Amino acid sequence: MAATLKDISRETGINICTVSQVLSNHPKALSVRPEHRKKILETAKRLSYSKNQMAASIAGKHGTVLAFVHSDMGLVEYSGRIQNGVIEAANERGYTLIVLHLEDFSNAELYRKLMGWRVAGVIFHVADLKLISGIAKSLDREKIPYGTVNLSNPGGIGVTTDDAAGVEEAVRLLHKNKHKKPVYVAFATRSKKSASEYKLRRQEGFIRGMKKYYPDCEDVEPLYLDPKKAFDQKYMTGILKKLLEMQVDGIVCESDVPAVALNNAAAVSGFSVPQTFSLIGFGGSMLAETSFPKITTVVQDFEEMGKLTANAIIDKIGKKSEEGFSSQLIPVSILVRDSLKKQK
Amino acid sequence: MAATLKDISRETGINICTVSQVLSNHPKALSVRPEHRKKILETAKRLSYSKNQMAASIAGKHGTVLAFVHSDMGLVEYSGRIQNGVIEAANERGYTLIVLHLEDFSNAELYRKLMGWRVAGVIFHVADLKLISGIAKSLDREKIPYGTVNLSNPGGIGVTTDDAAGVEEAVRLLHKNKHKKPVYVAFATRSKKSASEYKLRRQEGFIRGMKKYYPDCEDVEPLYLDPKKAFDQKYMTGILKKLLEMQVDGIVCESDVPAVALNNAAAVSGFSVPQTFSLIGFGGSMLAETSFPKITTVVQDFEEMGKLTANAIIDKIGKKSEEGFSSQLIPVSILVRDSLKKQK
DNA sequence: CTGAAAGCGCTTACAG
DNA sequence: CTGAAAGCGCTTACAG
Repeated sequence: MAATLKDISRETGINICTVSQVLSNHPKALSVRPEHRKKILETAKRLSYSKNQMAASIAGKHGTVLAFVHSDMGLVEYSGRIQNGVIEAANERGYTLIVLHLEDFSNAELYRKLMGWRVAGVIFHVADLKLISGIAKSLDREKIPYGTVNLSNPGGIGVTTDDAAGVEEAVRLLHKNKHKKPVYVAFATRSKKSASEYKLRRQEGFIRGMKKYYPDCEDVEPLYLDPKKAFDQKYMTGILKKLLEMQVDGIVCESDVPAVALNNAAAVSGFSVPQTFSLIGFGGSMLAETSFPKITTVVQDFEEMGKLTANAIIDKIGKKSEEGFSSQLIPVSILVRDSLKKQK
Repeated sequence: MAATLKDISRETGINICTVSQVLSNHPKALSVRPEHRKKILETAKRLSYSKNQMAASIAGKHGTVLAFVHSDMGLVEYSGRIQNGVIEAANERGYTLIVLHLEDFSNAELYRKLMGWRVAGVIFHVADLKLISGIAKSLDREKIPYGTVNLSNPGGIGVTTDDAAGVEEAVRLLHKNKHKKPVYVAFATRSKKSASEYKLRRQEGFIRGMKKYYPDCEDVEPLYLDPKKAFDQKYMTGILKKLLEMQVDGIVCESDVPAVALNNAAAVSGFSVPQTFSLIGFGGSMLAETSFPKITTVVQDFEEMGKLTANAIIDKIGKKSEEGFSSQLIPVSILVRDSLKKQK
């Protein structure tokens, strides 16, 4: 059985309160007799004492668990990297992370789970604020700080990358390298309304870039791909044909997945990237790195996103005030690789 | 503030023990007066009561937290999928998962963290048993069940996929489709000793397959790739040349990453897969799916691996006996795609 | 500088 | 069928 404060108190003959204070680095412990302090520390080590975090939370009335709630979406690679950042930050600051799948619970169950662990804060990684509006209201009521990662959260903590700037920069790159006709390729969604926020952000970036660098080009509408058919040869050959008829020579993609799909389609049809057209993806995924040719992509720092969100939430714990942090945009950078045709 | 048992007891006028029993579905609660039970349940709902798991753990002397300890390795995609399986199983059986990075802690710190939460069990996702031997000994001493996922654990819980059978089946497929000269491609490691277990398993499968289907072929040595240069064109062109000199017409790869690398190398050099040679990867990753041509790969059910491991550990919790579960091999299947040349 | 006491929210024998 | 009591391992005023 694991050693307890009581054990240490008995072994050392020092009162349990003093032991508790020393072992918790309580400010009061500063005035504990040095020989006592030493004895306590030694005994704790010898018995390999580890404080029961749950007892400490109950008695101390403040928890040290953070919850990471995520739902199935996007590439597992991205969610994994975000979570890694969150874990790192949590750990550095003495918190422990529990991980929950949004899909596994009803709203009420999730809330109960969260409260059951008396979580100090919650990091949500979901596609849409609507998915968490119910739970968010409850958390607000209980004054439990929460935030969204890779999704903005007006009035609260929401950390995203500056996707619009990334896509704008992609357009700039095409312009700088003398491309005549850029087009934006995105996955279709059922309706404009159901498009994820990041899709909107990125498309907006394209429009901004076009206004700036291609003011004469009136057609900035995205070309939409059926996400189900992105790796269907016949379908993609048709798409490619359309693109070439439009005399497109530079393609900016909403994410790396359509970029890879277009790259493959070009290979199938005997075209070559970047000779036929340049290709720029978004995300900095493995996919873009292992394609041939290697795909130029807008790199997002997912780990950093996770860290910033977790840290912002931890900063807020225990503070009454609302200010200090609102939403945050992390800069992105373009990793230029072979799929961009360079010209001067 | 969250409602407590005391609150419900006060509101209903029923003793706190009865309330506790009813709300915990204790067998004793079966004999509680129906109207009392109803009143308790209603009040709990009205106050949106959620039991404080930490208090319950302390008082009840059995924890409900499971730890998933993983270290950086392989594709994030794989770890993520394994973790998803673990979470699903944990959740189904009423456990909560905390996630820890092996790298973030010294052995002593990790142990203290685990004990601090009085974990009921631990799932390790690491490359080598050596990495956890110290901590494993401590867990054994405390009778805390643990297991490894995607790594065998002689004498304990260890769930892996049947990689050898998968590779053997790949060789069978090549044979069935009239390939003359198969070769096995793997990433080099510093030494044979430092090779991860799964590498050994897969290589063994290749040798088995060759003995069975190509008994006349004496050369079954793997061709080793420098993992750092797998996407370096010049290097890979050299590798390809070597392969073609050997008259290779079927390549089985240790994982999807070298498979994609070879696929790209072929494209660079103007060869075509599967005309020049067939290519079979391992892992069933996104990478294999989004390549052109789509790569045939041995599919592993990572979610299932995570689930089985977690369930085996949960089964063991609270039981003294050691039997019931040792190691387990999950079958794999081959997903035949375009990179395999078919002949009859 | 240190100790005795109360309390956090729960569960588990035990007595009626 | 139900209640009074003790206890889990800790922390936090409070009194000396």
